[in-house]
Amino acid sequence: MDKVDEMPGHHIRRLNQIAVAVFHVEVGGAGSDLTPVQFAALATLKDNPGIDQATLAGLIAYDRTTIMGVVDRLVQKGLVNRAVNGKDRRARLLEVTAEGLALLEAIHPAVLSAQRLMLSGLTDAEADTFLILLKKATRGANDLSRAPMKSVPES
Amino acid sequence: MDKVDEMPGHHIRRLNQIAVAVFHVEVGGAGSDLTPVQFAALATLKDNPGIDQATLAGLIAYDRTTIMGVVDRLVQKGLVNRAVNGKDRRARLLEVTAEGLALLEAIHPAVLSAQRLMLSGLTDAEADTFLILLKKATRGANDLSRAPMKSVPES
DNA sequence: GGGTATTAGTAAGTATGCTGATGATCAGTA
DNA sequence: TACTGATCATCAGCATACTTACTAATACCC
Repeated sequence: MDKVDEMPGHHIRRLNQIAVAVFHVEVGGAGSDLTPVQFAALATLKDNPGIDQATLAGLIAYDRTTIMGVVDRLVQKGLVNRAVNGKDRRARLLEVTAEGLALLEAIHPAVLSAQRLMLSGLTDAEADTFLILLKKATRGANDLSRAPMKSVPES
Repeated sequence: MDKVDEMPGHHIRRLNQIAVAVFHVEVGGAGSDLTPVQFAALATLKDNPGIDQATLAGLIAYDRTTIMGVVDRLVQKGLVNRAVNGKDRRARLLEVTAEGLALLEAIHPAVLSAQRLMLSGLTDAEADTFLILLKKATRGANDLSRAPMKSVPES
């Protein structure tokens, strides 16, 4: 494993690079400049309306400081509303706007097509196996990153 | 595949995030602040002395503009020498310094340990399968990224 | 030989992601 | 109630990565 070409880390970075590029091409072709990160935040917010930034960060395993800029841009694009929580004035509650929902709908086919394209080097069966191992690896090493995945706290 | 949690792209990003974090912990523990990208560039340069920045970028599939900052920092740390090519005055030829070689030697165990740790959620057999599929996927989708992998041109 | 296309390096601008620090707020406790 | 600790958002700073655009130098082609 002395060569960089034999190291898992190198190919993981490479595939992520490809995934991001494919996402931009597909979603860009659908007329949107939404980034993969912005999409993940928006889609997760749609399924979990009214959570705060820290909870959102935990759900998709982003660093708390990273999510700030992402949400900033989503708010600026009019896709997300951000309001101070009356019950806990530290927190900001997030909600997808009507435009945000419409955009998610509009780019949905492009997002799915990107997921297929980024693994186009594999057969369907291989892609299935790959995804299973990928999810197991991330679950197993979850606590090794600064921003581990966290569920929504039941309140 | 409607949920973000079912999308390959999301988990690829996640695993890359974990891989980078693990690399920093392991290599940092060995007393170095070398980043994964800087390591890949340095190690590739060691195996291909005297190439220019564009060739280096092609070998590890970096964007031409990204490699610039990386090489800048390696030069600043005294790990790499950069000199104008007499035969082609556009190009800058790169070479690992003695300190660079010593550093690569010193952090070698930490780098290997990081590669194992980032896949610690998988069994050895699963990790083997995963790496095979990973390499096949990146090879198959190579041309879909802006910075595809390129071999050293024979001169 | 001269015009054109290509290539290497660089710069500016934007978007992740991280570390470390700070201020405001809340929760629990003595 | 006052103190302590934890939590949320934010900021500054650094390192990837990308796009677009520019300059300098080379290669190609008529």
